[in-house]
Amino acid sequence: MKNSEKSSASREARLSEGEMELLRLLCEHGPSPLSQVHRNYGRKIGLTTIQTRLNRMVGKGVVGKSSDYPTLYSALVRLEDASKTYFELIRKICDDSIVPLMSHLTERRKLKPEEIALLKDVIARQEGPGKEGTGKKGGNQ
Amino acid sequence: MKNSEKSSASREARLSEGEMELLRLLCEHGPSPLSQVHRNYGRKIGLTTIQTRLNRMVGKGVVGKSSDYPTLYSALVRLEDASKTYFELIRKICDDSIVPLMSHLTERRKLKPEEIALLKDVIARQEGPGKEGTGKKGGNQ
DNA sequence: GATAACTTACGACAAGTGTCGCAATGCGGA
DNA sequence: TCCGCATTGCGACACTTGTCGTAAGTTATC
Repeated sequence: MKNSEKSSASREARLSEGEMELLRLLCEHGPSPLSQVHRNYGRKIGLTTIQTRLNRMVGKGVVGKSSDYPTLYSALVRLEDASKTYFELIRKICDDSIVPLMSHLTERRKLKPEEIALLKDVIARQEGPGKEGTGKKGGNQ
Repeated sequence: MKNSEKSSASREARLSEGEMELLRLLCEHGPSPLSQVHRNYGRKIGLTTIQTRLNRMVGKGVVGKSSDYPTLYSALVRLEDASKTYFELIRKICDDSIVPLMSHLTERRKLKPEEIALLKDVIARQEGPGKEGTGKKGGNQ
């Protein structure tokens, strides 16, 4: 078999954009029946479209489905982990410089306190190796 | 015609990962004949594969081809602009929080001075609206 | 002018995704 | 029990992308 066993864990194959959307929904709302995922989905789209995507994700091992009657679909990987492949892609596209990306993401936008805090923490960690900011990397203040 | 006229400018359609790679090559080395793009390409790949990608990009209006004999392909959009669609994608995936992305991109990595500078500038601009750091926004490379 | 070598054009094929339609199944209420 | 609506399972179809093979075209050379 060519690549059937990749249906166990999550492998590091990148999920498509649409799949990421569904994964997010599943992560946010917890295990949900198809109808709910469909309802939670922003844009207008066919129920079977969602279903097909979800089932393909089950095949990839990133989503699980219960055996209850209104089947419950649930995320098997964290959104964060699934995002990593995209972060890597970005890293490649940016040629390892966060400048263009950061510029884009922080322009015309008010950052949340915890985002500013993270930025400061990153700087502290980068400038003073050994005496890093809060020691922890995100939730300070 | 459904969407043929998108071959004029660049539209904001996202280029594929492989196309981004070629665009980068074209941006870095300037107008180049197919053979050179092929040579500059990192991995081993068929010449016609590059050609096909390039021609598809011409169709999308992001790459131009000269009428010289060894045709010269050239980037018609800046790598930076083409990257924006990916930045937006990331923004969506991160649900508008730069935390996970930043954490991922700065972990286990020594940032370059200009990256640190940018970070500081961002903080300054965010905390003191009106008296922003260098005034410039980090002219990417 | 005939050739070999380099270039380009075309078309093919497979995999992955987005999008559904339709038929089969399951369940609660009349 | 039977019906109708909710749920599911399957398969279809179009598009995009990655990857080539092969044929046709262009040039410099003998």
